[in-house]
Amino acid sequence: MATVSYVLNDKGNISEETRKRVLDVAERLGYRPSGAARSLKTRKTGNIGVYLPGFAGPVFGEILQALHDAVFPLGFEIIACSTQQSDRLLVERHVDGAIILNSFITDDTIEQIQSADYPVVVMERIVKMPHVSCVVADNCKGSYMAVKHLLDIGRKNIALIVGNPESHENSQRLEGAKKAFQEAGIDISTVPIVHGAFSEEIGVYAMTSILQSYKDVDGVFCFNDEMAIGAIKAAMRAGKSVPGDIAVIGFDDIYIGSCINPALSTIRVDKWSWGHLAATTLVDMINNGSPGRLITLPTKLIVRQSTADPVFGYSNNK
Amino acid sequence: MATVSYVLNDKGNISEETRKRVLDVAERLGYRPSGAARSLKTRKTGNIGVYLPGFAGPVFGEILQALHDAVFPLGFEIIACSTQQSDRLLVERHVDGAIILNSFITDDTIEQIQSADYPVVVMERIVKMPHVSCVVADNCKGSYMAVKHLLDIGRKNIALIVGNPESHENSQRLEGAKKAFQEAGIDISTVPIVHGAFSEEIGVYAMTSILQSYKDVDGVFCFNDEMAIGAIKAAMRAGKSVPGDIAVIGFDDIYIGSCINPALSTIRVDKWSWGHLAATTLVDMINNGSPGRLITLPTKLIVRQSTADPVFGYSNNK
DNA sequence: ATGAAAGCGCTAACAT
DNA sequence: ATGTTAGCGCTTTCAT
Repeated sequence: MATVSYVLNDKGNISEETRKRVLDVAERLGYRPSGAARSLKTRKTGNIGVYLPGFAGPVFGEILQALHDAVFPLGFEIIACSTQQSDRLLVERHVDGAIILNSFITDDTIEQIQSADYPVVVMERIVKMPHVSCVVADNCKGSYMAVKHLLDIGRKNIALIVGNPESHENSQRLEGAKKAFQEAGIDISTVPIVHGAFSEEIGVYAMTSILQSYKDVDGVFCFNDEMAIGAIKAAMRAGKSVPGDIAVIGFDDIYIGSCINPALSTIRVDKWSWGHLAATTLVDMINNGSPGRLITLPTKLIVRQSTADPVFGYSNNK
Repeated sequence: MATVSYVLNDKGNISEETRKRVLDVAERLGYRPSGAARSLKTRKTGNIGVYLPGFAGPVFGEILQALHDAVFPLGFEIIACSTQQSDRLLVERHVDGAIILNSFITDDTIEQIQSADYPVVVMERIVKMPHVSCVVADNCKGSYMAVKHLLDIGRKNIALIVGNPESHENSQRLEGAKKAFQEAGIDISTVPIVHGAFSEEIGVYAMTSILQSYKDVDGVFCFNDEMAIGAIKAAMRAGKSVPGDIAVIGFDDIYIGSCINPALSTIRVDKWSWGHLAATTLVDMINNGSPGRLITLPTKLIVRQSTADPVFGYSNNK
C-alpha cells in the first residue's frame, strides 16, 4: 500500500525493481488515483476555483485564460464554475482557494467561507475580511477619464447610460463620472442618466430613448462596452452619425469593440494584468498564509473612432 | 454523527427539536461539509467536467453556457478546466462524467479513463469506445454547402484557407469541400489550399499570401470564422472589396462575424443545441448507464454580406 | 527498502 | 428517534 503510494508520488526510498513492478501493475490494471481520497487526506487539491455568474460574454474567457496562465506555472489548475442559482461548489470547497467575479455571491457567503485555509480573492467589489483580498479595477478614475474625454473633444450635452444599479462597479463608475462633471462646473442634475443593465440589447433601448427625449445630446458614456455597441447601432439606425452627431465611449475594452465600425473608444481594463494580479495574490495567500489586501488596477483611456475629434481625428464614413 | 448527517441531507426520521439543535450548532460553528469526503463515500459528485484547450476564444463561453443550462436542472454542475499541458484534472476524476472538446487529449487517454462510472462525451472528433458518446457537428456537409454557395454565386476561382491539419474537424471540412469541387467538375489539384491554423492572425497571413500568389481568386472559404475575419481584414487592407472582388465565407457562426463590415457569411453550428445534446447524452449515461452513441448535429448556411451576390444582394460600401 | 496501521470527513447499514 | 460503527482511497508515521 504505502510502497505503491511512494512510487506514484516519487517519494521515499524505493528500489528500482519494485518501482517497475508497481508501475507495471498500475498500468495493467488501469489504475487512476482518486482525487477525492487524496485531497481528503492531504487537505490540498492543487486547484483554484473561479466563480462566475455564467460563462457567456466577451470578458470571462479572457480573464479565465489569464488566471490559468498565471496559476499553472505555480502548480495549480483553474476550475471555473457558474454560480447563480446555487453556491454548492463554492461551499463544498473542492479547491484550495476561491476567486470570485460574481455579484450573485453575497458578502455573507464570502464571510462564511473565507478562512486561513480557504482564502478568497474578489475581483468585482471591495469587501474587508481577514482572509479576503480584493483586486479591482480603478472604476472611479476610469469613469472620470471617460467623461473628461468627451468634454475635452468639445461635447456639451453628455448623457450617461449606466448599468445594473446594485453592482459595485456601477456605483464606482457613477461616482467617477459625477466627479468629472463637477470639476467641469456642470450640474449633475442636468445630466440625463438612463438606467440600464450591462447588455447590448439594453444599450440599444437606452440610446433610442435618449434620442427621443434629449434631442441635443452629442456625447454618451456607456458604463460598459456591450451597452456602447448597442448604443452605436441604435444611433446609426436612427440616422445619426457617430461620432459626428454623437460621440460614444464605453468601458472595459472588449475585443469586439475594436472591430466594429466606428471602432469604439473605451476605458481599458487590462485583463491579463487583472488576472495575473488576482492569481498571484491568491497563491501567495494559499502558500504563505498571507493576509487579505486591497489592490487597485489602473485603467487607461483608449481613443478610437467613436469619439474621434471631427476636426483633427478620423471622421465617420457616414 | 449519523444524526447530523441525516439532518444536513434531509434524510431519515429526525425530531424537529434535534433538527433545530443540529442546524443551530452547525451555523454557530460555521460548519461547511467537505465535498471531498462526501464524494469519496458516495462515489458521486454531482459535477460534470468540461475539458477545453483553453478558455479564450469566441466559442467556448457559449458552449459552456449551453452545457450549464442543460445540466443544472438535472441536478449537476459544470466545472470547466483548461487541459493542454496536464490532464491531471481529467484523470483524478473530481466529477461524475467528462465532456471533451479538446484535441490535446489523446484517444489513448480517453480510452484509459472511460468506464461505466466515468462516461465521456467527445464533441470535436469521433472515437468508438463503449463508454464514450460523440456529439459532433456535420462538418463535412457544412463544408460542402460553403463551397457550393461560393460556386452558386458565380465564383470561378475559389481558394481554401484550412486550419490545423491534425484536427478531426479540419479533415472533415476538407473532405466536404473536396466533394463539392468534384461535383462541380473542378479538379481539386487546381484549387489553392493555404494551410493555416484556426486563428485570426493566420487568416490575415493566409489571405495576404493568396493575394500575392493567385491574383484571380474571387472566392475564399476559410475553415473557421476567426480566419475568415482575418482574411477579410487583409483583403480590405490590400484594397480589394469584399464581396465585390473576393467573396469570403467562414465556418462556426461566431457572434462577432455578424458585427463586422461586411458581415460574414458562414456555416452555423448551433451552440445551444450542440451543448444541450452533449449534456443530456452524458447525463443519460451517468444516470442510466446507457452505452456510448454517435450523434451528428446539422449545420446551416448563413448568407450575409461577405458573399452577397453583387447583382442581386447587398453590395459592400467600398 | 518495504509493510502495517491510523485517520482525513463523511454516509449508511445496523443496533439500540 | 438517535447512536455506533465500518469503510470509501489515499498519505504518512512508525516499525520492521
